[in-house]
Amino acid sequence: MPTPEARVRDGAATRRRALHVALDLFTRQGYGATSLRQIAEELGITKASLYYHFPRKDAILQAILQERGTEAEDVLAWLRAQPPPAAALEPAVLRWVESSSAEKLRGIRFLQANPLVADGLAGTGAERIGTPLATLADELVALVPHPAPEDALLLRMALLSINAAVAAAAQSDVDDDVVLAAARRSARALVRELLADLPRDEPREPPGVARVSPGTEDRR
Amino acid sequence: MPTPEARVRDGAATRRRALHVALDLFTRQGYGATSLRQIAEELGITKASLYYHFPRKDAILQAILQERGTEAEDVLAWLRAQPPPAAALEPAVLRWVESSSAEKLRGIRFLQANPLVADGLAGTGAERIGTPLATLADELVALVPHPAPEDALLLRMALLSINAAVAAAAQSDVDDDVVLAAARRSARALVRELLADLPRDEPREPPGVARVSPGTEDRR
DNA sequence: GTCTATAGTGGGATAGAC
DNA sequence: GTCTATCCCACTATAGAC
Repeated sequence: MPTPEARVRDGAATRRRALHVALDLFTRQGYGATSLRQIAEELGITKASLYYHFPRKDAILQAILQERGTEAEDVLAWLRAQPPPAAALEPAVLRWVESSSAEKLRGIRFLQANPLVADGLAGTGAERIGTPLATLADELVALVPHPAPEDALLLRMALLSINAAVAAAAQSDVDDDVVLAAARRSARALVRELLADLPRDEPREPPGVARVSPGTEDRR
Repeated sequence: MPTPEARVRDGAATRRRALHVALDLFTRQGYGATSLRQIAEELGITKASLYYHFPRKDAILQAILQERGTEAEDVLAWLRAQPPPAAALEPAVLRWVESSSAEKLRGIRFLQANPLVADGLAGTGAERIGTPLATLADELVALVPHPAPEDALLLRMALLSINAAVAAAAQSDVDDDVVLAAARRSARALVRELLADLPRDEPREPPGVARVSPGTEDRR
């Protein structure tokens, strides 16, 4: 669409590059610790030029967040289309975990580096990640017979297996494939742990709990 | 020790209160986003007075970090005193997870809110948390027959179960007891998942090295 | 030990020329 | 679309009185 006499500098391209560079810096240094000057420098332009593309600093953040977050809704739709509820739990959780592409891992790493920035930004697409995931968690907990608060938490942990895997892999260069594989195994193991203690909830003593420190048993 | 004519204002107490308030604010808003003015205001003193107790802002951070981090060494010592290696894995991981008190949870929440601040601070006690844990992870991986990179990651995830539980419980007020219980169950489930796939890992093929991405084998 | 006052720096943001 | 120049503000940190 650019007219023949368009400048050598391509605005749209600069904008894209800016988003890429910014996400990178935000992930490595944190949002607050990254200045516009630094982003501009990396792009080879000036701070003021950056303002042509984004009216405010957090507009960059918004633009980054706005491009993701429909996966949870997809899994929700699938889940609601399933006839029998109980057996759907593990497939649903795995479906969510599987939906993590390499591109999504970048997003997860960013969110883990900026945990507070995420929920400080209401109405900007940030809750398009959090809220649907919470809804998904809620609907999945409903599939568990007698969900104790501890069970709900364990289920959330299963859903967040990718996040846990990314966190565990931080600062020890591991391939994304390995991270995803570990996340899958974790999700499966946690769902099964969740369902295992359900039928015969507490017969007498749990069959194989290593008693490490006496007196740290809780109620449940 | 204060002389009878000591001021009504108790310096040591102010310092303690400052550390408590600071940890709180750092956790809620992040280290960078918390100003000295804000901390001082909450204490009922001025910025300048705060400088009497701490020469620089990050001295507050150091003082906070310096009070923790021997648990991993304790578990290491216990581990090395165990005669038969293989069976010690699950007890060791649980021992580490069990060592989380309510006070430690505060620390974990802080670190999760400030993931980058932690590793940006070398020589200040920050690595007294990270390094021993890494060592513990390494020694534990050695107990696994044919540790693939994916297995090592899964083991780290087991050790970090408390962190994952805290993360999953964020912004949905859950009792610390419940968080700890979920962490324990997660740790157990992950260790068992780790050991389950081992005996009959892959009957032929390289003796048990999950070939996920060729060429990412590391040294050690 | 706490105060007031201020120096110095770096950040986000705007105006207007090219 | 990118530039130079500039404004304004909040923050860290210091000096010195009480």
